[in-house]
Amino acid sequence: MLDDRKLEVLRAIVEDFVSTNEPVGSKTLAERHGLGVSPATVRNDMALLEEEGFITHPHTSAGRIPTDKGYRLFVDRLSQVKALSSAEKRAIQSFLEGAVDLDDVVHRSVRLLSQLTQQVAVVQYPSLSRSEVRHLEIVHLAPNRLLLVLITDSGRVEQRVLELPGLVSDDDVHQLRNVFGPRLHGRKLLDAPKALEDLPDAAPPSLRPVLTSVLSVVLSALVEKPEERIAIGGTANLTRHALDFPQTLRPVLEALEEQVVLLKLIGEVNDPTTVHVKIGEENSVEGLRSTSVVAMGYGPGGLGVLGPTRMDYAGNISSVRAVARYVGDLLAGA
Amino acid sequence: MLDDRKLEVLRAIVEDFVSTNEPVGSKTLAERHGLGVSPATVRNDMALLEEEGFITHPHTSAGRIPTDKGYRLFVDRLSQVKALSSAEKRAIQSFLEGAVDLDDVVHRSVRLLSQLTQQVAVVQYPSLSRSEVRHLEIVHLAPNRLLLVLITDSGRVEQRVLELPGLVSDDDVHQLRNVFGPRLHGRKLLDAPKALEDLPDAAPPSLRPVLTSVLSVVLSALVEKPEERIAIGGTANLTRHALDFPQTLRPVLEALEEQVVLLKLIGEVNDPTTVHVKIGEENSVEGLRSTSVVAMGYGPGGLGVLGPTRMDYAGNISSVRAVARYVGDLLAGA
DNA sequence: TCCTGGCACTCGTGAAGTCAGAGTGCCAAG
DNA sequence: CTTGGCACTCTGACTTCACGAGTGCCAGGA
Repeated sequence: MLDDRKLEVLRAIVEDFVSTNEPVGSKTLAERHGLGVSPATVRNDMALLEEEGFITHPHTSAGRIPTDKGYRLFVDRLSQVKALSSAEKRAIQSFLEGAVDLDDVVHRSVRLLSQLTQQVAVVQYPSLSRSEVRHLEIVHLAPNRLLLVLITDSGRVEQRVLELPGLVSDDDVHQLRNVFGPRLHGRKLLDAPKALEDLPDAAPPSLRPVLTSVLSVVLSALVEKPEERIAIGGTANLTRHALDFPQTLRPVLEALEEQVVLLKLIGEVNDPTTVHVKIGEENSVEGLRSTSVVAMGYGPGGLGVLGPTRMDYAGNISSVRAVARYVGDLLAGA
Repeated sequence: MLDDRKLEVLRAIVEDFVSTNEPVGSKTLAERHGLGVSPATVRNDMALLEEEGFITHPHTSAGRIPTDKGYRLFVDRLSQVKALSSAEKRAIQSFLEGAVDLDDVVHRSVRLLSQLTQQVAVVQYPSLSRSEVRHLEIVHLAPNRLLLVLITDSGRVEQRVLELPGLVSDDDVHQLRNVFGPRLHGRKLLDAPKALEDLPDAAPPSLRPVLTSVLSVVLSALVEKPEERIAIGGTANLTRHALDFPQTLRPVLEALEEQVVLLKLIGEVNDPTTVHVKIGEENSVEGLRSTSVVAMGYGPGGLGVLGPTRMDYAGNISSVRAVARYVGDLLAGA
């Protein structure tokens, strides 16, 4: 049904349309790409591709443009991922290696991605729950107030202030450190509940009340509803593609302000082995129906770019992959 | 030179233009506002106002619009600040009071401001250097590695990891806490250098090497170049006023991505007693020449809104003032 | 001295009409 | 299955035109 030439025609349409932003007609297509067939033949193929829903034309006498379904096919079967030049690789590496701490890594990644792809870049901070505990410090702020400081292997530091119902002594705090520390060290926070479940029973009775308070905070705040953070950049690039958005940028900008939405886009892609692409309508978020997302996990978090469906998928996929890998390596090595 | 009626005409022009976004002509102006004079008279006044540079017309047969200079006069002398209704005040207060921690306060403020004003809102986190130290904790992560955790009275928690050239013992760390703690507690970080300058001399000789390392980190990272943070929101509102921007939103969005630029806009307004307004060309930042900024300090930081010069200054000023006051109170009381 | 009505003039806006070009679909022939 | 030919469609750019809002100026009146 879809023989090789038809696929080739689809690829040509996508590539031309992406680079020129103009509906592509049979004639220009036939001559620009060396298809070796006449425009009339291309027209027949186009008619079939349209019947199958891979392309449309905005109006009768205009060229064809890909549909979401067409882009999907292109991404899945037609685009060959561009390898980055070694110069590019080196540039990425050296740019990221200059980072001094986690915040810096994240910000540099955002900047890098948005510059490489000319799109909006989104980078999730390493998720707490998927990171390992390197250190849990309990600071005795006041007789009834503790500060928990959690440091993970990905360099993220998180703190919570904890108000206790009763008073605790320095000695209690010291003991708390001793019971929590060894059980959490080197563990993923996801596994913390299991590691801590027998704690109240094992601890000396005098310590139990305060211990259960601390335990519940650790579990609820750090494990069950950990605060996920996200950095975003390159929104100005949206104006670059303003023509690609049906009405205005408004709904897109609004969606980008919703952390939750972004997390959904980026955070659910945990898989650090392949790049995931969501195209237009595939996107569940209202307001991002005219955008595509290219995302990948880097280990304890995810990152990606967002832009109009008319984007350079091949290029963006390879950029996202490259950055994700470097970031993953960087954080794993730190 | 500018008698009362001419000022009244200017006010009318500004108000009409702000609300309708259409150049205002002599006739509609004369009848809509009860000026009690004929359109011809208004025309004469307009001619004079134009000669003085307060208004222009885009082309010969169009009405007048205010210039930056006109807005400036309007803001300085003509706009009477709207008092917020008590319902609005209550709404602001209850919205902000629901915040659970500093991050929440800042995010809620941004959201509140952008919704109240329909503009882009910017809120600076309480500046470290202008906050008081509530607690400085030194955590012994590893033999040659310390974690400094600083907690301020405005609820901000900042941490730095510190690699030492040599090894330190638990006991050393304990002593460090004792020398730093009392000297910093209740002090503003700005004053820290003075409070700490005699420290190396006063300390026991064995502690000096590590103490000077810690000291230099405290001074450089927390005092000299403290990491200022900023939250921003409501960028989608820019599209609401897209017509007001000469070409595209691009330069504005680009400027908004530069933390440094925003800090310059918001951070330099420390004065928590009055609202500062920068109009169009007054703005030093290239790319924000077509925008106005309404900002105010709230104590240890600043906040404000940014929008097209054609904005409701009176309304925005009162919103910014109200939010700044509530935030200031909230953080001072916390 | 200042206000007012009148009047000619300017100029942008929007409607309507025209036209060329790109592109299509279909058909019959190779 | 491919190809050239041909009639058809539709957009976008361009022009023209009339309208009307708005101005500037002037001369007369308070």
